[in-house]
Amino acid sequence: MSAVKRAGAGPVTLNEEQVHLIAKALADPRRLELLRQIGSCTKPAQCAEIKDCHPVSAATLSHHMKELETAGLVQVMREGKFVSYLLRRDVLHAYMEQLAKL
Amino acid sequence: MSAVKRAGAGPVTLNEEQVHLIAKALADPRRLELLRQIGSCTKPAQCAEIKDCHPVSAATLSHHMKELETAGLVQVMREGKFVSYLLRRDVLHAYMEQLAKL
DNA sequence: TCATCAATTAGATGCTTGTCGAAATATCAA
DNA sequence: TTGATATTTCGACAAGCATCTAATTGATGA
Repeated sequence: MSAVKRAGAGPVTLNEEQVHLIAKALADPRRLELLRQIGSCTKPAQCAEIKDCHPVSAATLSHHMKELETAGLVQVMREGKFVSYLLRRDVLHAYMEQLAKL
Repeated sequence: MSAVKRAGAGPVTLNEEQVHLIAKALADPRRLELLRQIGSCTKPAQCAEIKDCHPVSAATLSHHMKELETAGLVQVMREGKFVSYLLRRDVLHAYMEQLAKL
């Protein structure tokens, strides 16, 4: 599950731990690429589709997606045996606001 | 030295490597704290002064400051045996713009 | 010059993490 | 039910990193 409350439930506020999780998630180049790909779709990005674009094993991809989900940066949508992801721009913007406070 | 061109030389543009260095620099809680402290001063923050606020050895502090400098997030000012730091908000904002593109 | 103080570097240690293959789980279709 | 496919979990390994102490460099003042 995500460290941030669900989407569509008002303005997002991040505590220290969430800020840390997000910063860590963004610090890996592969995950940043994954976020870019997910963010480039208006539709949810399908897992298998994502997998085809990145030279990593399914296990590694699953690990990264879990990190992104835990950080709250993606919303996970499960349909049967398929999984899709949606970028949570509200969380991303909440993180940017934290940086802007510096 | 910094991975980003010097301050005051026009708008900052970040390449992939710089984005990665900044993200990594922000991913450590101690460094985020350091940035907060440095950013809270309008005057350059003195190294010894910073050191008094954080329970780490001088060696560890030096290591972190080097990471921040390499990422381009702080400008280093040396005067004799003393060192001071200044937050580079232009670089920070350039990073936020990268995130906003997602 | 010499002693002192600020900061950096070197080297070591333990923890975290990105990665994989293999095994497990879950869903769907025949 | 059986087999195939999608995703996750497990266990292991190597690389990276935060931290320390000790040694070093560099500047200042007596």
